[in-house]
Amino acid sequence: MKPGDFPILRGGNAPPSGAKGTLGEVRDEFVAQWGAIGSAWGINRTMAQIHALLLAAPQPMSTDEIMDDLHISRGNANTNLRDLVGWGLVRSVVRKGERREYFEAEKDVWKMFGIIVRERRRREITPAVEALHRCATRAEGLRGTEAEEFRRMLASLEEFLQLAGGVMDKVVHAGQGAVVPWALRLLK
Amino acid sequence: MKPGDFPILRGGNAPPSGAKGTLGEVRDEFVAQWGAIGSAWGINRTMAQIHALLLAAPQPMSTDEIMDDLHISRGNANTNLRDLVGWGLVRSVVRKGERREYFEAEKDVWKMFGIIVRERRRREITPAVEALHRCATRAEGLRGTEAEEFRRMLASLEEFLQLAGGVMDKVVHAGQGAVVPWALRLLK
DNA sequence: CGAAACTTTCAGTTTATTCTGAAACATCAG
DNA sequence: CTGATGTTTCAGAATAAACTGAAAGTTTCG
Repeated sequence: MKPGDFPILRGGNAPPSGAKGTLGEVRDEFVAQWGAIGSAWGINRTMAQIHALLLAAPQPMSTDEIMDDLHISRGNANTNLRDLVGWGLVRSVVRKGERREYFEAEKDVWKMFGIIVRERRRREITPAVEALHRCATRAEGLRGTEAEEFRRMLASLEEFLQLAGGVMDKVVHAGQGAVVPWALRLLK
Repeated sequence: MKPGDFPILRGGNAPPSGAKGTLGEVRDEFVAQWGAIGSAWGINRTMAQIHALLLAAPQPMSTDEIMDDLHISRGNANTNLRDLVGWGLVRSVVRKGERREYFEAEKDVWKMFGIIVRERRRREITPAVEALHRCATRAEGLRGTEAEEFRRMLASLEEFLQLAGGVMDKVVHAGQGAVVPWALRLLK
């Protein structure tokens, strides 16, 4: 992002960052920041902004409210909402007597990061381990010092990723109660 | 990637994936796969391919060798090599009596992932914690149930990220010897 | 059925990222 | 200094990712 460009904010530019603000202003700030953070995490900015908006919203919001708040098109809002629902970070809720869909974010932080960790495991670790394993299989019969060294490298990459994947699984399945004490112990 | 395009491979297309291959072929396969994996990790493909090439290479390689192997331009090779050196994943070495620079990858897997974890911490966790903290500060004085709920959410996001960052630090600094036993204990 | 309310899709556009290739720059040997 | 060798930079081209807006699709209700 070039200097001079700013994330979209409802109602104009950000106030000086030390200042206090109204609840609405701080929410907007949060939405903008979370959008930027999302980019760094490899999540597209709009998706992260919608997520932030719903995290900060006191009640579920409709597609149109989200469109208005973020100044995005219907198609964009729809696609990203579907993706968020697909990930499990957002649920759709129906109010009785209304046809319109409303959306609310999963607000339990632990569950939320659990979902993100699971997704990352699925996208980053699993395919890597599989690819390495295929290479290792194909390298099995090769002779010579060089080949052995190469195989050793493949094996240690795979081993590391297996370990990392295992830890991620555990974090996802064990939940807050089990992992926090472990983490604190590690940090002590 | 459109159908019909394939990741660049020295000497032609990939053989059927179950087959064994010569050392050269398997190395090429590894380079192509690691490039794809890099994309999933948010690293650009060329950078990941160069890294893989150097990981798999028995000796340091020059810029020209890398260009030829991957069919990429000098500018591209140079930029990505600089970035890899900047991260610490690759070192440049000079052979005595030669002016040309050669490059070799850090081959200790533990160090390598340590570098990646540190970088991710720096890019993904630190700015997020800072942004959340700024929001929390600005929300400090706000009254009302809604505001309290919002503050609680900010606080729990921040707390979680602090914890994650701490674990990442520990993993980076403690090294293999200290972390593996902990990880295994967690998994048991 | 038919119109209203709402959602989904997608071709075309915009924006962001990555790559090329050639020129500028640096260093060394003679 | 001068030519040879090697490295860096960067404007413009190519590619990839995200977004728009309008049309098509779906559901509900009178």
